[in-house]
Amino acid sequence: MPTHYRGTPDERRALDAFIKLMRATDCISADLTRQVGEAGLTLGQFGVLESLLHLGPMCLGDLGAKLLRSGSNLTTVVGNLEKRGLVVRTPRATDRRVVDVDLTPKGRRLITRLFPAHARRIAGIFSALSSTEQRELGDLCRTLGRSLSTTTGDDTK
Amino acid sequence: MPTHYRGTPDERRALDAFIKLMRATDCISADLTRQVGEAGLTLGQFGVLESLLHLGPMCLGDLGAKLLRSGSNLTTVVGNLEKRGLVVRTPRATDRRVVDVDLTPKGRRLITRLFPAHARRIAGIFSALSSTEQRELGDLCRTLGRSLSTTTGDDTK
DNA sequence: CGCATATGTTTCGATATGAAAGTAATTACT
DNA sequence: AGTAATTACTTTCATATCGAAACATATGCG
Repeated sequence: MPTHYRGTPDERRALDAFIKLMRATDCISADLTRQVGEAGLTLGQFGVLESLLHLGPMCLGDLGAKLLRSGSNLTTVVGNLEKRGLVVRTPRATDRRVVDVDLTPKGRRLITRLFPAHARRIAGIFSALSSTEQRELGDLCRTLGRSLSTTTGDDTK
Repeated sequence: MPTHYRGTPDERRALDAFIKLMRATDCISADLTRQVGEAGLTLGQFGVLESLLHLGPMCLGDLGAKLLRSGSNLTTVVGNLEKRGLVVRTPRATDRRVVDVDLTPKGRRLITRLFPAHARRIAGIFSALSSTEQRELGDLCRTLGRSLSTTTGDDTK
């Protein structure tokens, strides 16, 4: 029973959808957190490594925009990855305010090894939906997200 | 451009839906975090107060099951709410391991005042979708979540 | 050049989160 | 009854997360 709130029908419907959305996301996050946790990574760390693998070296600001995380957060996460020798920070020569982050060979090996299982896992989770339903879900979420994306720096095609 | 990964079509489709789902959720969470933040609450704190308002006093374990949060988390969140005089802990007489949590009058006033705006906000966000689409989204998310819910203690009617 | 402003990162403080270990109370088993 | 197993919560520890403020570097403009 998603909600006990007596509001307008619009509110009740939206709250119902909202709660289901959040629950699904929580469940999926928990599942993936568990999976990447087996490799000693958090989801945030995994996200950084994956971005670097698929998009190439990036400064902290760009990573934050890509992952929708604050700069201070990225400092922490990248710091922890750096401590473990999975990424390196390199001050940019042409603008010394900027710090570029790149995978080390060790980091590249790790994320290259882990990502396929991650993709399979997500495919497995979403196999509860037909391919049409998956696309519908994506479309609905895109519409929802777009109605909110403010300063996201949404360079989506 | 959601993903640059070259996997099977199944994987690519699932990853695409996954990223959109996560982005939408992140955007909504950020928006609601901002809103409840104006009242000096985090989303987690708000969730606890809301559960207590709509479902009545509850022990920490039940709160955790309801909110899908770990016990250690609830200890922290309830502790912070208690410090601010919004909830009270009461060891249960019949089983002294259990600690019941309830709203104080102050906490009840606060959440009663805040919740309507919260509901309106969510309705506003979801108004980007038609009522049919909202129900579709809810259904798709429910299906997704159910395929994962493991130990959730899903007592949904 | 020199200062004001803009930009990128880090630091700091607070809260959140989960795992694992610890404590206390209850229940189960012999 | 007495010990073992279980249950409920708390504590500890590491990481994550954000926002605000501090810092450093760049850039613009007089």
